[in-house]
Amino acid sequence: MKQFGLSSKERIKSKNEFDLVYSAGEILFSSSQKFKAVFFIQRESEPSGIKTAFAVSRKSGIAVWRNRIKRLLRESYRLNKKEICSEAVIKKMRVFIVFSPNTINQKNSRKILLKEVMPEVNDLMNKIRTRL
RNA sequence: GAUUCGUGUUGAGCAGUUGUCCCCGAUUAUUAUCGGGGGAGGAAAGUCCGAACUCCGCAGAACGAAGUGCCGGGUAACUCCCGGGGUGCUGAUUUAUUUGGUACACGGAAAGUGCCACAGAAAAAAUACUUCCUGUUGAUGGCGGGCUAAGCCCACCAAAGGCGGGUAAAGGUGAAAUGGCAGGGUAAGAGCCUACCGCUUCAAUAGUAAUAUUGAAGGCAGGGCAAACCCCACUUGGUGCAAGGUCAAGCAGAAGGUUUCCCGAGUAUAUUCUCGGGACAAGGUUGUUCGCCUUGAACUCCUUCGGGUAGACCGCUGGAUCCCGAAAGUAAUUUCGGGACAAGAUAAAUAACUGCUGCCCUCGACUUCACUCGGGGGGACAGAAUUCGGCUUACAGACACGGAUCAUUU
RNA sequence: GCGGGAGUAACUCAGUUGGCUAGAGUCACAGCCUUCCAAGCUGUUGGUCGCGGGUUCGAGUCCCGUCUCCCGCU
Repeated sequence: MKQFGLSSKERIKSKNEFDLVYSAGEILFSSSQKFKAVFFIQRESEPSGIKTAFAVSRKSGIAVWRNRIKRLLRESYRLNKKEICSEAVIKKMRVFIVFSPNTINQKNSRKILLKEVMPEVNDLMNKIRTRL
């Protein structure tokens, strides 16, 4: 497995898994309330690992803006996923995480940069690690 | 050279690191790794039109509904494009004229129905009303005469009003008023007559046509609204890739509905079996009806309720395709020749970051400006989802062409 | 992706076949009533009829374009 990669096997793609996360999962907010993460932990299961997805509501902006938010969220997770992945494998759990923007939308921040998104995502990942 | 408008083209480049979707190849052997190649737009947007393609329906006809609407051409087709005509607005110029720009849903109001508030005599029927002119009557008034004065009588003049006739010119209100203006004419007036302008009809000429020009005739027929109903001509069946098809996996079925009858033939026989015809019934018929089709019985048809799956593949990208050149045509466009292959995802890839160059803005330094150096900031609108042709809307900057205005030089 | 619907006062809605100054209730403000408050009564304020064009003498209404919001279809 690549150190900084994010292949299709590490992403949530089926409708069943999404239903599981949204019906049984918990919600966490970042410190500035701009982003949120919905996650669900399955203990003592094989194969272990983490699967993620990045969801943006249609109401928060136009297609170009929504695509950029998803790319920045994915980039932030991809570059920092190493520690949380290894911890999940050691504890033998399957973890599903969905990252989404919460209060942020196209009207209040038309331009957004990676250095604004990265600390927020790190904050969310650290909060999830304490729950493992 | 500057500003502004219109049309067209374009929509920063190079390098590095990390990542992702598709295809090809190799290794490995069912899980990956490595290498190579490709990976958003002029609007991909809005979904406003038109098609391809799909399934459903379909012998056909009538009715309905929707759309389009000057003429000709282009196109697979069009609420599109090109060319021409007409009307309105506007500019230039001139003796007359001629011409540029721009907008137009631009068939029909002497087939019918409806509406036209307020104001106004009247809003579509042309008549009534007022006024005007005139005949008659004449309250009353004036002047004159007669009888002695008051008063009465006679004649004449003026005249409110009444009754009858003529006329539709005038009525100033309105968005819109029954051809306009001038002259004649008349009791007053009137296309009643005449000239000019406008209108209608017919003919000739030019043009494929819309239409234009010229001539003759008619003395004028008639308001507006059809983006009100409508009439005329033309076009259109419905459905949209979440269409539709194949495979895999998976569960559980239940209730209800329906009419048969008659005639003929076949075989030894026929209420019973088979075939054909007719009647009747039920169902289907994707706008409605006629008609058409299926069935005459049920594990199989129809209706209602309930249960399961939501994975893979095809459709899927080579096409009314794009580029270059030549020819035809005023043009839209077409034909011929040569060349190219250019995303195909599905919780949805096409990216993120850094550096340099180039463009624009701003601040600072020698400092009056320019040049130069350094710091900071900006770089639009916007993201394929079956595919094409248009339309509409959004858009920083750059380039080319054309028009207008201003300044300078020759 | 495809197909439908809506937009009128701060809020909830009317507005007929195009016609006179676009109405009703709630809210707000002022006055009356009450010792005071509430309730009640009277009056007032508040509108780019989402936006831009067109047809018409005249448009909230008819037509075209556009913006925003809502709903349905596996």
